Amino acid sequence: MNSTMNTTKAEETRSRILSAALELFREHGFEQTTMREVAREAGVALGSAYYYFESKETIVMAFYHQAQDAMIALIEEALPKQKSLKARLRTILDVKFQYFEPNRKFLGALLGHTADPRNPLSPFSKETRDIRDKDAAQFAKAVEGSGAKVPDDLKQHLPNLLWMLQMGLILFWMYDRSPGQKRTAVLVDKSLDLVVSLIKFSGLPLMKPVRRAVLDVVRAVSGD
Amino acid sequence: MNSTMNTTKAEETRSRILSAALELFREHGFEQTTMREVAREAGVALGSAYYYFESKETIVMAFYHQAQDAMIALIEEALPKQKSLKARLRTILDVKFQYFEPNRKFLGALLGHTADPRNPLSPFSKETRDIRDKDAAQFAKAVEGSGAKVPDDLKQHLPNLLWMLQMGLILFWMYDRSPGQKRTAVLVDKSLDLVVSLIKFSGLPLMKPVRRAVLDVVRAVSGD
DNA sequence: CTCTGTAATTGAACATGTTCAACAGAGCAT
DNA sequence: ATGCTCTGTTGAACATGTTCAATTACAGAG
Repeated sequence: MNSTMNTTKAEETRSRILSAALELFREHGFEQTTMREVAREAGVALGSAYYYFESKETIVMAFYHQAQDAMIALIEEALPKQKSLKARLRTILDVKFQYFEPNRKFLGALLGHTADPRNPLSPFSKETRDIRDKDAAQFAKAVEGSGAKVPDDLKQHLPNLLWMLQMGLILFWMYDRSPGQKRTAVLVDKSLDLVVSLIKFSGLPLMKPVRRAVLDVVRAVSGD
Repeated sequence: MNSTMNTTKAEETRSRILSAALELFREHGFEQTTMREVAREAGVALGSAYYYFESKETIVMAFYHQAQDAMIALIEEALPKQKSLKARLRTILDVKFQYFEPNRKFLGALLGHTADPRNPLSPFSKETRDIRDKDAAQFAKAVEGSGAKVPDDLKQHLPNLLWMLQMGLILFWMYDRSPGQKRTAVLVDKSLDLVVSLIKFSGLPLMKPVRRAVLDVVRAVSGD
């Protein structure tokens, strides 16, 4: 055990497989990349890849965890610089889009299964619950630190609603073929305007019945 | 060519393969069913299944077309009996849930790929555009025939918005594990209340800025 | 140093969606 | 009848995610 070597041989092998896989995923996409290629590129036998990663999807999962840690750090650094709710929310989204940009091609593999909560890669699966919760917490923080006045009953659900909006926007971005994903940029801007507008109006007394109807739906979705 | 036989031999073979596949899909689900089983059950060789259907997914597509024709007929029959917007919308949803009920198990295959518009089975793919448009038309009809007063600018987008809501509800129903899908029933009810409520309030002069913000988002999504 | 058990590693084997070259049969022209 | 073409049919072969029994490497016990 060399004291300068803080990674065991096994960890080094695992990391080599992960790197090879992510590089191939980025280059050729998830579906196009075969586990045999990954193994070959990593300089190991096919079986070794499966010794370290339960499945091809598990590798994507490892990337996702890695990515979230990195993005949370970036967000925590950038968030305090912004004061308004809109700017703070945009900060979070900007970090994500920027981080995901080089991975667009293979991130589709993750997002393609979005709708099936049984698929481990789905943002709604139990396997991704941890990621989901940490993500929503970022939005809670973004709202906290802004001057926005949010009605109490709404406040409880707002982070999850914003997380949902984020998923929609990322999905849109993913398949946005316009140059530089210009359409996504427009949509993000309009969406944030809408969010701010809705929050502002949600406090109006006249809006009571609508607020109630919205919250009824939210509660029905999240299970009473 | 016997005149009493309005199906050629080929059509009969194709139909036998489709029936066998759908039965197996219903019984064991989409993923669990192998093309070899389908071929065996239909009494043909593996290759024949691929002669008639480009892929396993194509078979699901055939089912979807069949299903839509049947459901449109059911809706056209039931719709005139209802007057209020809520009741008319619920009629459409009820028909769908009832029709899909025996197919819950394998419909997941369709819905699991919902989010990927490149997947032919996605409700957002170009392959399903026809189905999507016909579906939205049903919602347009449901709104038309009700007494609901819809602002002009909103009216244009309402069918698509309702179609979207429907997709969300079907998705929820799909993975709703509560007995008798009770949670979905509650969600449908609350959602329809919300829709009616939103339409009512959308006409208020005070709501002008919100309406504008919503429509901006809708336009950004559908591409200006 | 030798032995022994655990961790790593290997590649053959398997399951299954898909492809394809070959073959069969039916209708039709010569 | 013979040959030709088009449709339909076949099953072997292929690609690839995954499994697994066998093998090797190695760290620690004696």
